[in-house]
Amino acid sequence: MKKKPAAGQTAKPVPLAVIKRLPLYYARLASLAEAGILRVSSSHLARLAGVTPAQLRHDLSHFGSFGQQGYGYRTHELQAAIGRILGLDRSTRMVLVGAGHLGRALANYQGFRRRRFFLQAIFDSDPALVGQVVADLTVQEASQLSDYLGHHRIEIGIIAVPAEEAQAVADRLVAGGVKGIWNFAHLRLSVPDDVVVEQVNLTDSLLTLAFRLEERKKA
Amino acid sequence: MKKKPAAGQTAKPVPLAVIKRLPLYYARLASLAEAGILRVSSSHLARLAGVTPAQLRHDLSHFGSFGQQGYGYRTHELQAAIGRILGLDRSTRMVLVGAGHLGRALANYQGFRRRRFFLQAIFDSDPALVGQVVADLTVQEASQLSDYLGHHRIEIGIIAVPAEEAQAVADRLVAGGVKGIWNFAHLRLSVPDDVVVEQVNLTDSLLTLAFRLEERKKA
DNA sequence: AGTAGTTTGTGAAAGTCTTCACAAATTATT
DNA sequence: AATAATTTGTGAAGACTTTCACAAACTACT
Repeated sequence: MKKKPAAGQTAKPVPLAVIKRLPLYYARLASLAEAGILRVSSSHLARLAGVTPAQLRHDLSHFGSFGQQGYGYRTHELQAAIGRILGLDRSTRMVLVGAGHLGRALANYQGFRRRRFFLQAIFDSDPALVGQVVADLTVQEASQLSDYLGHHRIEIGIIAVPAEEAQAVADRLVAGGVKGIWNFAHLRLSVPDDVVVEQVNLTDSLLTLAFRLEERKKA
Repeated sequence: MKKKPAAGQTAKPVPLAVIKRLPLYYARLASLAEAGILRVSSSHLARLAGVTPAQLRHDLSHFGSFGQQGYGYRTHELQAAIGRILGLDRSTRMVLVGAGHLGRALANYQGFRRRRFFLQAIFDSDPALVGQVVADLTVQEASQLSDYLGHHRIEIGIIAVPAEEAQAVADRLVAGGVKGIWNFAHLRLSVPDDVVVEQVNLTDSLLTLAFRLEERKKA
């Protein structure tokens, strides 16, 4: 039994499929805004994002009304609204565990900072990596993770360690009060209900591509 | 009204959602096989993969019958079968375009080789990177990509360049006969119908995590 | 050899997501 | 000021995905 929330606040369960498309819309709106385009219709934006106009409008309807009949959406306004929905109007602090090739690539990616995601510290258990400077941060000994989390409030922990170590790292992140985990290790983490895990799996993605390639070849 | 294809060959359209789960099953079966476990039931494997037993059985039913009533599946047999479905029984050759942080991380990832995906060459347009050795390969000047593809048969091209250059790279890959593109650039590529694009977007993934974090906080 | 206990494969039911289609609201034009 | 042309937001229809439930087929035990 769902009801409209009282004022402004969204409280109904938004389908995950919808959420996954919001960043896409956000990115396209940013490009449009940058190009000085002030208004955009659902069909225009939908074409850029590769979805149908109806889907775009339906997706947005989960969060309220942002457009005007006969006119469309004000580019900047809609971008800001989606930004607020995604929580991009606040800063988010992150730590990275694992300074291997992938971890270093993530640390050096500049796109996060632009969206107000700030990497605060990097940890690794490999003595050869501890002490190295990666993206302006000195890699710290992994055993200091819990201590660090005790003194700093961190919202997101990034796990870029081998699968065998991942669960132990996740446990320490959770114990340290981290509520979101971005997991690049190839296993399903078990965490308490109030912790959100976003799983990224590059191998699965590549295997999916391989299958579609095979399928296409036969057809 | 659907019909079984004549012999062995699968010709019905398998839902993308099913395909995305196959690598997950494959990985779990590999672990089981490594642990010396010879038989596994749908409920056992489903628990490991985080899906329901019914879904697992339904997914497999798209490709044929692999188990035995009252017994379950032979671990190794099912793993091999899924491997064949995914095309892992053949080698796949890849080239990487973009030797930045992400590109180098991908090149150094050892998991691909184990699945018979072989990186054959790396290209970049940055003179500072050309000539460097990454994962036993010398980074080549990007302008040589077309020439290289003319002399080597490559199935998959990996795009790890900035968004502005991605479409041009994709065009050259397609012209060179590449049929699958693994795209890490933040835009939707336009390619001919017979080319498959697998899109990976780390920023979108992080923003999705951010939203779920916000949502959880309010609930 | 017979019986009890498992477990698959599958059609049908339930649930979720996407597309359709149109009233209502607004802009643009005459 | 009135009319034509847009375009949103949304309930309902349609498509797709997941779960249920059970007959059929096999294993394992007596």
